[in-house]
Amino acid sequence: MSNENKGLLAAVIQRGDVLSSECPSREILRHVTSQWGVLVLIMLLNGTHRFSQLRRKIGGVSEKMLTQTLQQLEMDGFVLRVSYPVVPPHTEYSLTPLGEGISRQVESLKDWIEDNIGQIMQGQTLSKK
Amino acid sequence: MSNENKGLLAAVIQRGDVLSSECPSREILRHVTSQWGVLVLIMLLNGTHRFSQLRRKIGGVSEKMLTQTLQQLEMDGFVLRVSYPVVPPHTEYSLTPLGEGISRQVESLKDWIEDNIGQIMQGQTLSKK
DNA sequence: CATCTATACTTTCTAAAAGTAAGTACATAC
DNA sequence: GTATGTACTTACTTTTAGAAAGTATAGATG
Repeated sequence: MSNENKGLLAAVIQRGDVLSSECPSREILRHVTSQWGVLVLIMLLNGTHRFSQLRRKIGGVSEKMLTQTLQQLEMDGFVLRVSYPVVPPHTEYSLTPLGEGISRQVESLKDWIEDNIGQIMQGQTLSKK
Repeated sequence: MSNENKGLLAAVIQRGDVLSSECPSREILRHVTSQWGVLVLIMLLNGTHRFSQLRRKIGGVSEKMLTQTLQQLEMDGFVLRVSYPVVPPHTEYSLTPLGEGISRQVESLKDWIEDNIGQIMQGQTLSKK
């Protein structure tokens, strides 16, 4: 789809349907539920962060993946990036109003898992083959 | 970690922390937010489904990925699999009580996206390089 | 004065995961 | 007897993720 048509489509679509592989909502869902996307959104609910702060707080994320995830979320309009042209570089990331909305949904999923992790682990099949 | 220790750990853990890469809740989060895991959980909220029903309703999923996703969710204790030994094969998938709980969280994230997809698309950066 | 650290990335290379297509073992319908 | 439907598995290819090193520059440390 061309970008012009994408813009027109945005104004016309009333509601998404993630079960349809062509619906743009499917792609958004994939971005926000991506391994690192979820954690970035949750972290940014605690306020503005610099790149290296996010990297330190999100255990196990590589610089490449953090960059890629932030760029994706910025393009989707969920994250705001403000860069100060100084040396050493200084860049700040925060949530847009839309980003705050979606992050609250992600947070409540996260909270449910953290609250129930004990019960979940007791029900897990303890085998890997 | 051995499976014995995993069992012991499950009884002891009070609350998870997804920001820690060693916490088991991180793995659970990855499973339920996986590309097809999200959609399977949402579909099963509408009731028991057979394998091929899920495959037809979830646009774009391959048989291999659906199998893999269902096995994962079954091992995590979110999905119940009942297989009837007939020809042609007949297998039914449904949510466990725990699976219903997590699926409701996932559903509310999905609903938020579907409700706001118009606004999201208007805010998206229309460029890919 | 040379080395080290810190910043926010990008690039290259390898490993893991996902996607595609075909195979399996029947039974029923045409 | 050919095609279709069921619930998978297996082999192969492509895409994505991860690990490690490179970049440019300033300030601190020895």
